[in-house]
Amino acid sequence: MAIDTSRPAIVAVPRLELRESVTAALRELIFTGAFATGERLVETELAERFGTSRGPVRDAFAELEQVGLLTSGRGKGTYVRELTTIDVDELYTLRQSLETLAVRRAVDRLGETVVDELNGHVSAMEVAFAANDPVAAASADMAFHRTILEGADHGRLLVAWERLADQTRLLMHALSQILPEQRLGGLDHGPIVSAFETGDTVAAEMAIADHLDQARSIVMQSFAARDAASDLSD
Amino acid sequence: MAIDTSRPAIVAVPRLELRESVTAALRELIFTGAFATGERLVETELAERFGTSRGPVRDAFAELEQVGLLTSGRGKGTYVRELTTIDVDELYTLRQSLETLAVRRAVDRLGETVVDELNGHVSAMEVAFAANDPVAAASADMAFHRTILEGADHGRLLVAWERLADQTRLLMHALSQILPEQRLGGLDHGPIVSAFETGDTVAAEMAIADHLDQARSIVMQSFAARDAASDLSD
DNA sequence: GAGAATTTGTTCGTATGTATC
DNA sequence: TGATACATACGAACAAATTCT
Repeated sequence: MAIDTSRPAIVAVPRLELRESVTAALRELIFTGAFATGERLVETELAERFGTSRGPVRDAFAELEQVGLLTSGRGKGTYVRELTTIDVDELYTLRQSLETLAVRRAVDRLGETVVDELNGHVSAMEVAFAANDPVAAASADMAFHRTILEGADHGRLLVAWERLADQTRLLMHALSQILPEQRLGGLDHGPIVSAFETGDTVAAEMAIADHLDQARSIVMQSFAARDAASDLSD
Repeated sequence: MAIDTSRPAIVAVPRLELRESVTAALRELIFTGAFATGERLVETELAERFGTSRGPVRDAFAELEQVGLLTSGRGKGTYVRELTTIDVDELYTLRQSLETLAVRRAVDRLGETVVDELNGHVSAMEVAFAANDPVAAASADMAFHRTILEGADHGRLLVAWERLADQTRLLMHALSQILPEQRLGGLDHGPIVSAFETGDTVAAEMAIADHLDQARSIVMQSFAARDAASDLSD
């Protein structure tokens, strides 16, 4: 047992690679709106800001571009993605497809503890909406859906969904600036939870599909209104 | 003697980033089985092989890991992914979900020219199977499905599918070594094309779902048999 | 449209951590 | 286990390309 007990704490913590912590930091900055949509991100700037070289920043750019949070052209820089009504339609129709599959697989597998967890996220969502905290509301909302996705026990499904979840977070922030009154708060997660409680697979599939259709409709309307307004101002 | 993938139009296209051409070359080498599944890939080796520095190779590793063709651990190197029966199940169930959505959107949009294109891919597939050319058969098969996906006019759906398509190519190569007689040749694409011809959306959805279910069943059986055999030999 | 400034793409050196004998 | 070999993550400088003046 005479092994280097001088600094056990450091060894205990799993070493986080710089590229990952930079990626996580950037992701969070995007979600919280520290960067405006369409804003250009410069490697050297962020490298200095994070106290690293350009390498890890470059890696983070590449990953976040894959995820769909950033866009870049040939040597033309990297920008925070701007979402259009087409993007909104794609996001929600694809999420509908993925989450329907997730529900189908998850209903049988999940027990009461998960229903409690789902209810917890719903409560957190209501609190956040009441407090007019869109970031917290979005977090709770995504946590609700993530719980279902993780219950599906399907690695590739989860990975595919996580990319859309990240883009949804970006979307939510854009939306919070368009739609202050949070009409999304009116969306009901109840039927989904109920179907999970009774173990009714078909009802659960229909509930999640319906839920995402309503969300799509609301968000599409908001974006269409924004685009119409910006067209006028141009 | 292990060199020379530098056959393609060498300097003909100057406007391709090194990272992209390295990624494409690596992808092709994996599909054609130049690397065995589970084989370790070393940055310095491939950099020398491609005549570049380690940077672009590193970038290519990162992208192909995202795609699911490579795996890597923390400082443990990068390896060609090994597929299990669980991976096969995930691949085909998720493809079923995505391609069903694609069909739903594509049927209305696509005209006669696309039906001709689909028939062309089916013919190419039959020729390849008759010639016992699994690589060409896999190419034609994926081209068939890609045609449908592109017809869906849904960028994110296409991107998500392409990742699975790449992994399916990897799977096909592994399968060609397990199952020489190509039982997959028995799979029929006819009902899918027919439904497209008549414009029957529901029939098309059922046809593609059924098709992928059959493929999944065949491939799962093959992998289960392989695993059982390797368990005995251990 | 030419040239300067800035930013990205690429290369290579070095240190840290892993695997192996 | 201890020491060695080695691959990778990071840093820094060079080169090419784009944008702005």
